[in-house]
Amino acid sequence: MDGDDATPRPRPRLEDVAVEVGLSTASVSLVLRGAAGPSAATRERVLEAAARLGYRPDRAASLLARRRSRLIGVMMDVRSSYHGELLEDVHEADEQHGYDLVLSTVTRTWNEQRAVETLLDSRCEALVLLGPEASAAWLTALDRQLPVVVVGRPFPSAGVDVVRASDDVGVGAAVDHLVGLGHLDIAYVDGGPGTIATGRRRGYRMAMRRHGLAHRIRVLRGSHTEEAGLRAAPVLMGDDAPATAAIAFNDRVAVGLLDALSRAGVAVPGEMSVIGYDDSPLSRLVHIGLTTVSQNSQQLTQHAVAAVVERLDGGRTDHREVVLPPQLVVRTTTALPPRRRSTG
Amino acid sequence: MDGDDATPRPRPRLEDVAVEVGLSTASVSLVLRGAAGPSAATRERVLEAAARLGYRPDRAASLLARRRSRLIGVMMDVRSSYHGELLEDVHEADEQHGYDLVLSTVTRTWNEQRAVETLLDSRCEALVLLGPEASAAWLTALDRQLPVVVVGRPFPSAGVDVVRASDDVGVGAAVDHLVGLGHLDIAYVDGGPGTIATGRRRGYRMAMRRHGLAHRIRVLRGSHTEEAGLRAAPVLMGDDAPATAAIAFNDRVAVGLLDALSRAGVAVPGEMSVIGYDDSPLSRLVHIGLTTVSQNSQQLTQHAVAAVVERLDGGRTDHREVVLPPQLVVRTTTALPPRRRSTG
DNA sequence: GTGACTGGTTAAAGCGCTTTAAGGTATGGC
DNA sequence: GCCATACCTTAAAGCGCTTTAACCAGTCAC
Repeated sequence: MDGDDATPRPRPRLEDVAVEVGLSTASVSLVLRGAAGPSAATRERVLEAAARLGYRPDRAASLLARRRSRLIGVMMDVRSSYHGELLEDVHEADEQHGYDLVLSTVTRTWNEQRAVETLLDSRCEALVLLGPEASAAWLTALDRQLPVVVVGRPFPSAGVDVVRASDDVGVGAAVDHLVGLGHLDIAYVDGGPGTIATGRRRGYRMAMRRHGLAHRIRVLRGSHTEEAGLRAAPVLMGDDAPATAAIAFNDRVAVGLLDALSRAGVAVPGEMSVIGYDDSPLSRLVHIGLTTVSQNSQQLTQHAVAAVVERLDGGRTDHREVVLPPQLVVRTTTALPPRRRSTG
Repeated sequence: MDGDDATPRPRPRLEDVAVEVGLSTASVSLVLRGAAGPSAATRERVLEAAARLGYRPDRAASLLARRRSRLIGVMMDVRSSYHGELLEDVHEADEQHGYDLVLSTVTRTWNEQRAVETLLDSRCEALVLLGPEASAAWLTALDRQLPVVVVGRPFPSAGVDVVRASDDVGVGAAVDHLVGLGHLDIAYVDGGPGTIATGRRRGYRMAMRRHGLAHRIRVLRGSHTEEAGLRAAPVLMGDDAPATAAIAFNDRVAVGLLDALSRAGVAVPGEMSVIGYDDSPLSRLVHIGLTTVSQNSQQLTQHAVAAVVERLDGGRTDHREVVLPPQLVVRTTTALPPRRRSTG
C-alpha cells in the first residue's frame, strides 16, 4: 500500500544503508571508512548494500563530525597555467598522503586574504600558497595558526616553510651552457625589481665571474614582459662588440627578444643564442623551441606536500626552506657562437 | 583565578559570540546572516562582539544545517588558462546572485566523473561544466538530478542547458573582415574532426559563398596545434595562385602559420593576412598581435550563471541553448591584400 | 563454573550551525 | 484592566556523519 507518493529521499544517507543491512549507522560508517572493527562478512554486506543504493557520503556532514579534517588548502591564481600544473601535482601528492584538497583562487574580486579565509573556514589543517604576494608579516602570523608552505617565491622570513627553485643556480646553469658552447659575450636582460629578479641577476653575475668573464658582464634593464625583450634587442646588436648570446629574465622576455631579432634579420641560434626562464608552455611551442630553465614543478610540489605532512603528522615544528636546483632545458635557440673571437 | 591553562578555543564558535553578548545562538545566527528579526541595537552589539572575537562561521556546519546549500559546482580543467578566465567571471556572477562556488578540477588522475561526484557530494545545487568531454547520455542523466549547464561546447542534446559561442558566425566575421579589406583568395586551415571544427569549417564555407567566392573556397587539412600551421604554410604560398589571407582553426594553428611565414620571408600582413580563433593570451602578445575571434567569455559565463539561476530560483524546467555571436578582434596581422587582382 | 579476555557491534553524544514554532514583553485600543 | 497586536528573542530539533565507551556474546584457561 505504500504508493510512490512517499517522498523519495533524494540521496540515501548512512542510515538508509544501515537499515538495509540491519546494522547500526556506526558499523556502516566504520566499514565505509575502512576502519578496523567490523567482520569480513559484515563489510561485504555493507559494501554491497551501499553500492546498490548508490550511497555517497555527504562531505559537509562527514567533515563536521570528524576530529581531523584531513584537508589541505591550496591558494592559487586560477588564470596561471603554471599554477594549474602545480596544482595537478599537489593534488596527486596529497592524495597519496591521505589528504584531500580545498581550492581557493585569487581573482580580480577575491584577494589573497579572502582566499585564505575561505580555506580557513573550510577547516583546512594546512595551507599551500602558490606564489603568494602577501606580506611576510601576515604569512608569519598565519603560520602560528596552522602550517603554511609558500611555493615558488623567495621569502625573507623563517616564519613559514618555503619551497622554491634556486634562481641563481638556474641562471648559472644557463651561463655554464653558453660558456660551454664557446660564448663569451653573454648579456642578461633583467626582470626589474623584486626578489625573484634579484636572485636571477645575482646568479648571472656570479656565474660570469666564476668563468672569468667579469669584465663582460652586461645587464640590460628590463621587466617581465615581451616588451623588455623587444627593447633589449637593438642594444644587444647595436654595440660595436655585439653579444653572441643573451639570457632573459623569463620566457616572455625571451620571446620578445626572439621576435625582435627575427625582424631584424638576426638568425637564432646562428648569430645569437637566447635562453629564457620558466619552461613555460610558450617556450615549448615547436616553432619557438626556446632553451630555458625549468623549475621542475613536480619536485617543487612533492616537497611542498612533504613539508605539510611532516608538520601535520611528523610533529615537526621548526620552519624549513627547501631550495631545489632548476634544470636547463636545451632546445633550439642555443648553439655555437657565430665565430670565435679572441678574449680580451 | 582562571589561569590560562583553560584550553583556549582555537576558533570562536557561534555560542562564544552568543555568550559574549548575552543572547542566544539563534539571535546571533540571525544577525550574522542578515536575516530579519533582531533589532538594530542587537545587531550592532552582535556584530561588534563577533568582530572583536574574530568569529568566522564554519562552512561545513553552516552547510550541513541549512536547507539550501546555495552552492554551484564548477568543473574545469585547471591547466587551461581559458577556463581560468571563465572561472573568474563565473565566480563574480555567482556572487552577485548570492551563490557560492565549489571548484572541482579535471586532472591526469581525476576524470570528469570523479570531479562531478565530488561536486555532488559537496551538496551543489547545480553544475556548470566548462568544456566537458563526457557523453551526452551521461550528462543528460546528470541533469535529471540537478540543473546542468554545459559551457563552450556544442552539445547534441536538449537534455542540458548549453551556452556557447557560435563558431560559424565567428569564422564568418573573419571572412567578412578580409573581404572588406579586398581579399578574395582566403584559405582556411582546418581543425580536424570534432564538433567545434565542423562548425568553424561550415562558417567559412557559408561566408565564402555569401560573398560569391564559392569557387575560391580552399580548406587545408589541419589540427589544433601549431604544427598544422607550419604544414599549411607552404601550401598557401606554393600555389601559382597563392592565397592573400588565411583563417586558422584557432590561435595556435595561426601562430604556427605566422612562424612558418616569417621564416619563409613572407611579410604579415604585407603579403599575407592571418586570422586566428580564441583570442588566447598568445594572440595578445604584443609582437604577435594576432587578429582573432573572441568568444566573449564574459557574456558566456553570464549566460551560464543566468541559466543556472533561472532553473534554481526561476522555476524554469525546460532546457535552453544560448548561442552567442563571437567578436572579431582586429590586431596587426590583417591588412589590405598586396595588390588587387582581377576577380575570376 | 568463574573470571579474564576478545572480537564484533551499537547507543549515544556530539560536530557548529540553521530554522521554526513558541515564548515574552511592550504597546495600544477598548 | 483585558485582550489583541506587534516586535524581539529563544528553545529545541535537527542537518548526516564520526567516535568512543559500553555492551554482549563467545572463548579460553584454570
